[in-house]
Amino acid sequence: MTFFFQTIPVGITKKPTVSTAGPMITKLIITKALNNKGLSSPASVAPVVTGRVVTQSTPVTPPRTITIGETSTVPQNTSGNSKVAISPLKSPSKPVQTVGGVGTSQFKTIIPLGTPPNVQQIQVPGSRFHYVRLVTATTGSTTAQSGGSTNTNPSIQQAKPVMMNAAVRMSVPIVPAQSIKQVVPKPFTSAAQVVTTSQTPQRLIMPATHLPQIQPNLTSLPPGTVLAPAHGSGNMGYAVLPAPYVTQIPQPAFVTLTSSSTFSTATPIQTQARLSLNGLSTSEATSRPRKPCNCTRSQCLKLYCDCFANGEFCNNCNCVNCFNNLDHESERLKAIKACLDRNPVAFKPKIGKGKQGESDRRHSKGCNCKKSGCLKNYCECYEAKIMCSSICKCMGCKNFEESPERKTLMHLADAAEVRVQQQTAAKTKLSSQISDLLTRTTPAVTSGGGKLPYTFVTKEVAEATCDCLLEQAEQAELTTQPQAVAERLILEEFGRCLRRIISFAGKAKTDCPINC
DNA sequence: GAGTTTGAAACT
DNA sequence: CAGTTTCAAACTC
Repeated sequence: MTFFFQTIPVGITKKPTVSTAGPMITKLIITKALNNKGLSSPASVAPVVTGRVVTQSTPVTPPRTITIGETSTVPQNTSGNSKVAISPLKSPSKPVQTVGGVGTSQFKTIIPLGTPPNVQQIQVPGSRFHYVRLVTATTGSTTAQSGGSTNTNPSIQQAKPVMMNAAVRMSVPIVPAQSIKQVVPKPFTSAAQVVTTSQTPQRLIMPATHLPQIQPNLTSLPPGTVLAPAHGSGNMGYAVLPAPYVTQIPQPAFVTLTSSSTFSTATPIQTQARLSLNGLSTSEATSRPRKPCNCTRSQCLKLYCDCFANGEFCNNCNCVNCFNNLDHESERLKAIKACLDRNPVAFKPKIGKGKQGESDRRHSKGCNCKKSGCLKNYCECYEAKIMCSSICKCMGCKNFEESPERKTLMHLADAAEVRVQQQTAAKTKLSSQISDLLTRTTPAVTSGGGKLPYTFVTKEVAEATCDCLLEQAEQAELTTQPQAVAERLILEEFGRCLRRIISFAGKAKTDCPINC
């Protein structure tokens, strides 16, 4: 199994030497039982790039750094101390890794590792994606191996599980290219600094090197694309994480991997990344950052499907007969190819940077709305919270800077947002006050006989309740409700407050079964 | 929740 | 490339 991770510092960094307008993307490829099926076409060995490997004692503690140099040593067994080393990139003993379907020198092996987990960087000139490959433990269930692989890379094929055991997790921090460059550039010497901890979790910070050339086929490669899988290679393809998700990852963020294909993550974004990695969620309870799709007829293999269009595998969706998963890899590949045939930039983000003098963000194609006035979410511009631009072909557009309708909508949206925040704050405050009383007034409660709820109506609770009522009154005023309606809303809110107080009082009674 | 509207994607 | 159909999300009731 090969996984790609990527980091995309969209909007964070501009690289003047990059010929493509897109941001730098770093991807991590994790490969089980590496063979050459996915890497069949010729390519050149890339020049050495520096890297950094980080270990950590827990997934959430700040990373400790291992500096990888060209002559780093590679411990054969890291299970005890979690040492990680990356072998010299120019190592003559390392065979060239290539990627099928791409021309010579389009993919370059940067960091072939002699011992597991093999970590390799693959540069895709011109691509915004920056690939790093991790070769995980060979398993007996790997179809590529059992099927008599034609692997010509014995040194990598011999990879043994070291980090990817059940107790070991490897987290890959996803860091903006620029951030990495700030850390990495110092010259790496032969004295690779290896920092170990008593625990095994390890993290890799992948160097994000500049990709100066353009390779059109790969720049249009959709996130989630499986790169050049060989026939019958089973799960040996490359799953590429969708860029949009990684861009949302707060820094630093980590994608945690385990050999058992169970992934523990710390953020919803990471959850999505994890799901995209193997398509096999082990935690249904985890939240997903994107709405689940509801496709019924497209098999989630057309751009109608948001998941597919965003380069993601469907997971926890409500779709019917979904083919957008690793179980239907070949169909998915065909669908991706079909989409790219129709539109080579079909998987590129629709919202990009506009021309000079225009808004920073604009729809790459422009919308084509006719009836919505571009003020409903039907409109892709409006949905993206950007104004329509000169390339839009919409009719009756009201989604422009000076549009009064747009201003009204925005004002209402802002007001609604403020109201929600205020209400939330008021309710939180009320709950907090009541909860506080639960602990402070227990003796009084226990001695108060049947007057329990009244014990809770302290000055603080009364003030919090008034806050709620005032908020309700303001809301009614903002929405220009008639007085009768406003009164009713306020009374209803008062009722809700009372119920909460009584509820907490009842809870206190329950929690205090001896005297209450 | 069912039905309608909408506009992008797909198709011809 | 334009017109039509399909599709799924947004929206309304």
